[in-house]
Amino acid sequence: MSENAASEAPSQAAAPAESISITRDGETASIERGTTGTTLFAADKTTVVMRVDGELWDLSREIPAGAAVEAVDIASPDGLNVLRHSTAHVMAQAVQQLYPEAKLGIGPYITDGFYFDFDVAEPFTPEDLKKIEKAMQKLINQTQQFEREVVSEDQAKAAMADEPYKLELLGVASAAAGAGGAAEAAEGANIEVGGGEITIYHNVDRHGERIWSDLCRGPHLPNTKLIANAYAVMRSAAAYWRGKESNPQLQRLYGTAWPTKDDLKAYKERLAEAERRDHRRLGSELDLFSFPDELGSGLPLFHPKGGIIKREMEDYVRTRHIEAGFQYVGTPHISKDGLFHTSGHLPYYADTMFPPLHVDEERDAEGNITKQGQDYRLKAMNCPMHNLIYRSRGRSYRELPMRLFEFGSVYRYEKSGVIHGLTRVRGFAQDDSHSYVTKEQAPDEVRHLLSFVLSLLRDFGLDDFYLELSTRDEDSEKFIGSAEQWAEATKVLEDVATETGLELVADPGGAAYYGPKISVQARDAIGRTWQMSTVQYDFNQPERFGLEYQAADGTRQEPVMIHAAKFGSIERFLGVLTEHYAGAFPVWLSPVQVRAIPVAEPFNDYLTEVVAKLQAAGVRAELEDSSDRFPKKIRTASKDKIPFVLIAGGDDVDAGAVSFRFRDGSQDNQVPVDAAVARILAAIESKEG
RNA sequence: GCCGCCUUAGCUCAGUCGGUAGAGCGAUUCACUCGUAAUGAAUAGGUCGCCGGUUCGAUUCCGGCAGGCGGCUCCA
Repeated sequence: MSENAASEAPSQAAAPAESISITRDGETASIERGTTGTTLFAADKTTVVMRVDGELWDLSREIPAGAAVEAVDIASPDGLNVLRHSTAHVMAQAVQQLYPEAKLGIGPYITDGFYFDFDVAEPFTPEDLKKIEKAMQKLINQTQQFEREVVSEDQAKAAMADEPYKLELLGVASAAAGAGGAAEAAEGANIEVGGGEITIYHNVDRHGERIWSDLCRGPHLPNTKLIANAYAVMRSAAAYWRGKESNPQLQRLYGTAWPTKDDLKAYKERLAEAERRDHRRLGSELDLFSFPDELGSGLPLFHPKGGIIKREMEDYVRTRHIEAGFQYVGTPHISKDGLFHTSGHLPYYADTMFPPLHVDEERDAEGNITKQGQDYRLKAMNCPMHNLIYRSRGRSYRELPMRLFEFGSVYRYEKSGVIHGLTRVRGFAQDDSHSYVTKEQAPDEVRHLLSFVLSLLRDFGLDDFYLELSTRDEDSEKFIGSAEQWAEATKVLEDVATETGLELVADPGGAAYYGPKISVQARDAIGRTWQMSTVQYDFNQPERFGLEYQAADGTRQEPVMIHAAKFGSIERFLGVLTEHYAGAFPVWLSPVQVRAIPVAEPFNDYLTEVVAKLQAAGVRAELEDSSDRFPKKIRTASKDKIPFVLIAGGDDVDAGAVSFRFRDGSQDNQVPVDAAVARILAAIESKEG
């Protein structure tokens, strides 16, 4: 046997063979002491690591007596993570080979890939990425082994003497361990150092020489051959060291790796599909909206077609709210800034509100102020104004729950680098409501709101959800109110969220300053998740505004307010729907629902009558009477993603009928006109397809 | 806000190693056009994002700004 075999099982001494008992895939088995995973799973070429008593181990490690062992396949979630983590190591090795001065940051796996951070003098160029990818292939072709070494802290520090960031992580890890390992001291640090023992992984070439090493928790693939050539270096970007804005920026390389070339191809196709669905692209292709420079960053303009979709959404949402007991209100876009002090927003969010407009100041000829001006702010949230409506007169317990709702236009001064199409803008309409309730009514109201938002989302074709519960961070000063108040509010939300039976994910520290939050995350047609609705329990603003109601016993009590945004923002939701439907909106939302195409010009008049009939029934129908030839018109309608194309030629006219062509290319010919109209109306009414 | 890249016709993009520009689609016009994804021809359309600098000359090189893209940070 070669020296490689020895390095795979370094502790295998020349002791007499002794049998030990283990559990393999749930069944008891007997193996020789000293057996490694490499031997045990030798038959299965796609096993990359093993799970030993629930932990992932390198195959080269010896299996201890009594252990429960399972093979981890490269295509399983854990297996993919290991593959990607190991590919990250190979990439880092390639980078240091090409740029010896590059210092290593962290290099974890992420969804669908991995990244590795480097401190380099010059940012990577696209050419560099290609070079790195090539260099990786050479390393992979060497079939390098990943060799695990357990080291002491001092050994680790010595080995990483030239890697300042690794040394910092070692320092952080030992500090955290010293402090009882309480909080996660450094984001991503645990993938390098982990809890307990410190390990270094060496990449060993076929001559048994260690050619590259990195501080790493592992585990890793047995060798680089498993990376095959189903990997890619995708892009580079800057990232703050350990995720802190005050830290230096490192250059991050993103990559991906898959078990097979076909998987890599499928992944790239998925990215291409996401690009085709990009609402920014579809928005201009379908003439829905635009973002002219002259307007300002993050301020969308809705064109007539986008306007139709937006209005349909708003009309429907407004109707549903009124049916669900909400009262539609209206509030202005700006306010004296004192209001946002009262609400408590300004101290927290001044940075993300537009700067004040100073108005009403008067000066005399010498420039002395003769009348003090006032500061106004564009509103970034609607709740303070709804509070003023509540407070406009005395309220009785009989009025509660009082539900105020509006499409409130809000403006947020988002940092320039975060603005993104319709999903992150500076001006948008929130479908925002505030329910004022007694404390006792709060659980029912949250229940009401949650089922309401879920049913609304389903009406728009989203039906795959999970919930997130955002709570306060006890160590942060940001959250106001007593621990008891937070606990009570959080419990209400948590109980109701649990009742829905939906998956509930914790988001500690993610709450607003005034109270905890449930958010609804929706998965779209290609599996991406979007944060949509939020329901927030607020015991702070009622107090700050001095809100009260007179209870049955005559006493004055403070209500609780519950904030609820259904889509978050109409603009954003329109963006999400555009991507979800890839621009092929359901008929009820489609800007053009029917396009009538004559087989040739003589049938224009016949179709004009059909179109008039549809329009009279409220259908958005149009006649395609341009001078294009028939097949071109079909093609154009198809590219415009029109749900119903109605075609008429001689056969149809003779039968008093029209022929349908649907978005999927299928047809239904010679349908009598009245039946066709009824069919279209039914499709619109159903809100499907 | 930070880092990198980008900005040429309505859209997608060529191009000029510094001598003021081109294609396809779209638009317009004319002709053609009777059955399910591209009929043909012609025409119009650009201070090459904006402001400065270097230069005899800048769309091209340099700087600043604006906008966009990919990330990071942030996201009431």
